[in-house]
Amino acid sequence: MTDLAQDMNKLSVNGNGAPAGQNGSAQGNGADKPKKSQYVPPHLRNRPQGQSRNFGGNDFGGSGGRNFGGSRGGSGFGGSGFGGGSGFGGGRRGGFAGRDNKPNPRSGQGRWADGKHEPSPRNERIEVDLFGLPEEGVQSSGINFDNYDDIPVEASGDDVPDAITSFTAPPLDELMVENITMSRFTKPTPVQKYSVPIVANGRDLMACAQTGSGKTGGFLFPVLSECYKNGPLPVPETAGAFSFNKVYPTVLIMAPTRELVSQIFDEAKKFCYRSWVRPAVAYGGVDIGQQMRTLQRGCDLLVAAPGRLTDMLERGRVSLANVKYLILDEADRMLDMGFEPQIRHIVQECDMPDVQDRQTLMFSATFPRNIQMLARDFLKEYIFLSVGRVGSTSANITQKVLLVEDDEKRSVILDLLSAADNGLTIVFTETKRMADYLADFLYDQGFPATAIHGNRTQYEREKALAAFKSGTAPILVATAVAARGLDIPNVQHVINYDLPTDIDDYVHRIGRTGRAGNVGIATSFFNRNNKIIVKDMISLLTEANQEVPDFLVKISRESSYGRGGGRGGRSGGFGGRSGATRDFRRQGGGGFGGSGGYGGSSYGNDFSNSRPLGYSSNYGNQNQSTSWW
DNA sequence: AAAAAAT
Repeated sequence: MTDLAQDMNKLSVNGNGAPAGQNGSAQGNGADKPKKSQYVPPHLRNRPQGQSRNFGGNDFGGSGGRNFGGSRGGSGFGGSGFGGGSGFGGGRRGGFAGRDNKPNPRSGQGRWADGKHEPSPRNERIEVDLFGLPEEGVQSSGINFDNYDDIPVEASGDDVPDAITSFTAPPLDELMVENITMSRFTKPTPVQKYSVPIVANGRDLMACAQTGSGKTGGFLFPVLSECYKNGPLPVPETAGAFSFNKVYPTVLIMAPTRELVSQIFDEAKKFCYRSWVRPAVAYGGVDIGQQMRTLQRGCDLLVAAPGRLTDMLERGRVSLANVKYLILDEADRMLDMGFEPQIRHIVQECDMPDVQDRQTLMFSATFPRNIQMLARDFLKEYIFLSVGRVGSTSANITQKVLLVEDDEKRSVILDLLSAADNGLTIVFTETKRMADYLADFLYDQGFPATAIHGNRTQYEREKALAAFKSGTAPILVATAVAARGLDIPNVQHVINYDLPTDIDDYVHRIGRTGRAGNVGIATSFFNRNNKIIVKDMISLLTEANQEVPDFLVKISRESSYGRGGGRGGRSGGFGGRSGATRDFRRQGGGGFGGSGGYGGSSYGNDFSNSRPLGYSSNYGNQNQSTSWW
């Protein structure tokens, strides 16, 4: 509230004080709302003529001679927030593409004009920025493709389209294939093999897949590809004359953490290269005014954290009326974090097109009941895709578990760090306080460590991550904020200084290493305080062909949580350990999987194989997370 | 119990 007021205040003050010459565009607009007519977009204020990006005062005036509201529906949209009625090409965003009415090679931004896609020419400097130097030849994604052929995939639903086996046009758009090639992705991962034809056929998708399975490409490739073929929607007529500071993304991607959002945005930038699609990002912790101004320079694909997006929707700066593709990444995590009301609000109560009038893709590591409900409400006749786990079963992570009492942890970690060669190491703690403490402690002991957790400012978080990635601080002490989704190549060692209480978190954490075909080590400090996951640890280590230390077995026998048979009932699934990842729709009334291991009871609904069901006592082995707190 | 996310 106050922030909004401040922002408005700032705008009007600056607007009044702006030099008249930069103001022309808005004048013609101001008949009924004089205050707004004096508004000058902040990025045009005090900008000397001819300064960077050839966006001097004249450009905007040129495009703005016409009214903003009227001509949008027609030819005007032109891949931008404003029409091309003035012959300005891409309008405001296209403004960067130059005044000669052609995509400017310097911007790397193409446009959509006269119903056709006009990719910009290539630009070597931008390509180095986006894709790295060709000779580096490094997989930016950290995916080892050869490992992927072994990963089981299961697709179900009506009329599942045939999987693709290579990146070709068609079904992909040619520009997309070029961008994929430049990113040095050579062949599709299992998720991508299915997601490409699924999206191309206009279908919805529910995918159970982890980060590291190539799922970011799994939605970016086909969705952007379709955008390149079909172009933008015209801004709705109902938009109103003063919505010129509103953006109308075609693609909306939501993810749970700021870092993940930012990471997806970085990927999106690569694959939007040369196209009409302008990627944009929205997340908290940074100045919202600045972020909204950036949005206005182009926002066809918006990657957003739910909180900041809600904020912008409330301020009327983002409209979802043109969303053709909605993507929810790490949906289970978002729900765990309590985002469900916000997500439902965004999807169901704002101006987003109805389920039938958009395509929706949901990605989730697990498929518990709340996600099933979300899928039921957000998706239409979807294809269900279950992709086996990459990290845990992958032989390239060596998992070690040490018996370390709490007061020995500091000394043991010093030993570990001294012994290891100096690859990147992530150390996980359970609390933010411990993360800070440990980072300081290690630093004092001569180990260049930094910390990342939710109490640090966004700036500090980004700096810490950058210092870690660059090797300036090769030890990163992290809380759960970094456990999932973050894609950091070349992490050699993950240390669970504190083990998590949830085995899924463990799997995610160790999945930070062993990527890109490298071997990784995961070392975990275990003591009796971690009894809670001892059984899951044992089955996971066994399944991954890792050594199971005797003390684990011993301690597991000590504990009796009434969890008799372990988790055997989970047998059938892909990545089954971590909760259901099966298409529950295929099963008859009694649910599925239940026959195998849950003691033969029947369940009265279709959601029996999901996790947070609130089972009472006798199903405790399935739902440990609710029983003892 | 902790963490994350809008402020």
